[in-house]
Amino acid sequence: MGLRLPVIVDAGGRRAATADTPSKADRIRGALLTAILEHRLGPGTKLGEDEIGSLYGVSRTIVRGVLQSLAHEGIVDIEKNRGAFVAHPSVADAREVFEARRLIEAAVTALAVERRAPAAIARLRAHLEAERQATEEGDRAAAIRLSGEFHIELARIAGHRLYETILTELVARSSLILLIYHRREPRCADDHHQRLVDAIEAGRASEAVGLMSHHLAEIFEALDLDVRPTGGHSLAEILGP
Amino acid sequence: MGLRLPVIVDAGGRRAATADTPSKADRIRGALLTAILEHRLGPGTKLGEDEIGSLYGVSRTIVRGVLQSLAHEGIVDIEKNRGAFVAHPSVADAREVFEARRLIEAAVTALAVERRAPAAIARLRAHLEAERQATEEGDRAAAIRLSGEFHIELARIAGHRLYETILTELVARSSLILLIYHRREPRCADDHHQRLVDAIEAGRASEAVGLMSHHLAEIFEALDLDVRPTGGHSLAEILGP
DNA sequence: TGTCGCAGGATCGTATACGATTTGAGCGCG
DNA sequence: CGCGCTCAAATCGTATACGATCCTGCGACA
Repeated sequence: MGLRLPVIVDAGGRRAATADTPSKADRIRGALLTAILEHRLGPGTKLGEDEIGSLYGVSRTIVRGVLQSLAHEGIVDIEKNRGAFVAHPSVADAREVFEARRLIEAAVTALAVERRAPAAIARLRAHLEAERQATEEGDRAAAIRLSGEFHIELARIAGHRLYETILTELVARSSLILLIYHRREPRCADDHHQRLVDAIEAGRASEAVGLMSHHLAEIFEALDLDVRPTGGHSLAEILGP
Repeated sequence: MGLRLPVIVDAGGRRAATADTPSKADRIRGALLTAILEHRLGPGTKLGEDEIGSLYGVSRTIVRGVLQSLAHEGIVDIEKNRGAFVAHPSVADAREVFEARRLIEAAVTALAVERRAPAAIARLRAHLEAERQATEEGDRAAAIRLSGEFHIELARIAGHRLYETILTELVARSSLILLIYHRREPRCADDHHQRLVDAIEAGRASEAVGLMSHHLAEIFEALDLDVRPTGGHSLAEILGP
């Protein structure tokens, strides 16, 4: 069972402190990340070191580093002496992630209103357009990914590096959660983003914060958090610890 | 210039998912972490892979993993082809960390009030006693470390794994910040903790949240965030990017 | 005398090698 | 026929090796 990973990848390295050449590790990391977030690799999928290494023409050393990094973000689970697997967030994880997002993104939204600038608004509107297009084309995975990037862009506008870092992780986990526990499309999600940008642009802080909170709540409510057979992976995880 | 690291260390592995034997990496990780947080290793100190490796009798492979992990938490900075250094949080970092803590710990406090139980309160009071003792003995580093652990214990009581994880990182960074930007002791910090526990035990939620917020604000206010010569390390960092 | 260039050493990045652990299949026995 | 045991293949954990990069100190030249 080959992993079917993309060879052409987008650069996923957001931590380019010195703006160096995007290292090989960053490329592989980005490839794995998007592959997972676009659901080409389902939860529980084994991520063998040798397999990935030979796929990208690097040694296990590099792959191990990438997997450890992804594990730290909660996208991958590493079991000692067994290997790495695509994470399968539990229902409790889902609750916690969305609770944290509501808390942090409310603060981010308020900051974004304060620091809004025409250029920032323009970037948001461009994002909106990309999202609309993905939705129109029925590309669900891309829509989820773009929607996530919208939230990160907001954090960037807020000018809060720490929130941005935390949210980057939470959004990635959210994407995984959305793809696993998907029940129905949250209605008018793009409309939410739209109205949010409008409120931010107009400087209506409390309205914007309320919209964000409501937006996240609605996404969470649209999840199906009941019993999950989620066919075919780690039994121990299903039976609980 | 030897690193002067402790050989006897406390187990720092909080992520014992399978409760396995605390691996060698965890031991080294814990040793480095406490050494940094107790200021035996100052900001900017070079953490050579070979040096640490030979100190603990492991190969660079292990050390690299540990350093990468610490880097992900913002305790260590890794510069490509140059090595790892104890992080030197900027003033902006300090602001962001404490802003995030105020936000998250307010939520944690509210949760802790909800889920309080006699056993939990007892653990908090035991912590209080340990803190008082460290303060009495004038062991500043230990006092800071214990004070941080108090906050993490609170997150544990709140029963929110994600908040606990995030706070563990933020508290570690806070400790480093406190040790760097220390100006004066925040007055009655232990008294703050004391009153906080009282409010939690009595179930006075809004008072507890207010105390926590005030507590963190006061710690932050006690920092000296002016110009920093911080003698003797990376000039590039001082001159900014 | 001060600055520039150039080895030499130290340190990091990556690949590879080898022992340890897990897993799954085959086989014998109840 | 099912259950447990043994052993081999696969995979991971760790150490080591080698090439690449960076820092340092010394000497030549303006």
